[in-house]
Amino acid sequence: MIDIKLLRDDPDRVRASQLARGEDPGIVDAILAADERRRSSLGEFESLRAEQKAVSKDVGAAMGAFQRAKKAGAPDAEHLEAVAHAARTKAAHLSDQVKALEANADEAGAELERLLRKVGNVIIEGVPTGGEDDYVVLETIGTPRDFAAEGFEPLDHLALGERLGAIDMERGAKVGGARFYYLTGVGALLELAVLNMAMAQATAAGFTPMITPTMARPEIMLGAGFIDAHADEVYRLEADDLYLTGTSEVALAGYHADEIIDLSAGPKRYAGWSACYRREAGSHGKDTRGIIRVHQFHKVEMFSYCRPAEAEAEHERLLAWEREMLAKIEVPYRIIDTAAGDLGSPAARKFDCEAWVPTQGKYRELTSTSNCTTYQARRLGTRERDPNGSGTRTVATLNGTLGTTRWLVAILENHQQPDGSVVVPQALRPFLGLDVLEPIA
RNA sequence: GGAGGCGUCGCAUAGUGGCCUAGUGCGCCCGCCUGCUAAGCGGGUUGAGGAUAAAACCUCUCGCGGGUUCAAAUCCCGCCGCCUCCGCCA
Repeated sequence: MIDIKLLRDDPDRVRASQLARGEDPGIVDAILAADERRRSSLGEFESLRAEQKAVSKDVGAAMGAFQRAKKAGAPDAEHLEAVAHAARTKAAHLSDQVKALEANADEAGAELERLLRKVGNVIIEGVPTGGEDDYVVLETIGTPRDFAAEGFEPLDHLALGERLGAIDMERGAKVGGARFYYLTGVGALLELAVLNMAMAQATAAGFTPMITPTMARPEIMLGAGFIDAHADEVYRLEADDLYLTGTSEVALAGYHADEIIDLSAGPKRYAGWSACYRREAGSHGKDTRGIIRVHQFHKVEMFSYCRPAEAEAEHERLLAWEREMLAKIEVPYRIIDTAAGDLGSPAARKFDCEAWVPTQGKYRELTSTSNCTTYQARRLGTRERDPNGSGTRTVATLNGTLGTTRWLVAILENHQQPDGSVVVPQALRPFLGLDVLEPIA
């Protein structure tokens, strides 16, 4: 959720952000009007409520005086009872009015909230305008191998995986249906090696390693921003009113929900290891071969809580850690700055690292790092003591990928040899215990 | 799945319908006093929202959400969380 104060103080900035995202800028005025209504109805309710409280207190005092007089057999007991009764009648009358005004104010508040939720995070200056195809390539690292010059046709990751005894899609489908798979033998070991390397790097960089819940309650899911926009993407467990999370970002964002955290020593950084579940509802027919797009995979995710002023610098740091990981698997990749219309609603800016996939002749996403500024934390109630004064203020949250099952695709394809073997990148060898993966059939 | 217990300010506790504006102790912060420290004394110390130039001020907040009542920490209903025991279980 965006900051209503920003919207009041600088509505043009929010309008511009909406336009860049290809969304309705008119909602800004609707929100300002709803805000006005909420504040005036709240004022009406609160002042009458104050009066009601005062009168009600008089009732208490009058009742007390009457009871004492009655006990003592005082002659004015009857009179006191009448006084108490009159006060009670007045309070009862006020009570009805207060209830109506409160309902009014609640409704105005709910309407404001409903409108506010529809607005995506205000984008950071410099984010490209437009949709999915309007990204800007910031940098291209490494050069794709020339397989023609090497004299052989590269196999795709599934063909390689099957020869290596690393991937079994058929049995995956037998058990879980389409987009399920088994990682077997060196495949299973390779995934563990990638994820362990990611955890080791993160831990060395000062992240707290975490293994997180993969189910979350609706309010956490909503707070992290995964219900409004991604509702179709998410598995929901009807019987228990829980969601299967598509990333440990959900659990790491929820970790400090409704807390006041201490950032005086710098950002709090967590590296979450988890299974991830995605319905892939909107992608029928896309990437149906192999493990590029699957319903379940594993991921190591960086998550950072920092001060808002530091968020952009922290975003650069997360990107640098992603680059460090990508360098370790020695594949060509590029970095793109995602266009505004392709950002999730919590993100104010997003950088993806895309690895070269030789058999597709394309770069495919391996990592994604988003700066959510205060958008996620505001919904989740994660604040810090305001260092410049009294009270609290909302913190910024950021996330970024360090390794996933999909990385196997890039590793297998880019490091394959004419005989169907795959050379293991140097940095990965200590985690895998093998220098070369050899075909078994 | 069944039975029971519990949830109050950072922590510990008091409070079972109206002098509760939630008391007390500890911790923490500010000040006083004091060779230093400790003790002592005085004050402050949940969070959210509204109002304001800023305040004073007002509303809400006793796990969460409803309800009863003129009035709810207190009574009723639902939910969440934690604990104990029984049952079941890869």
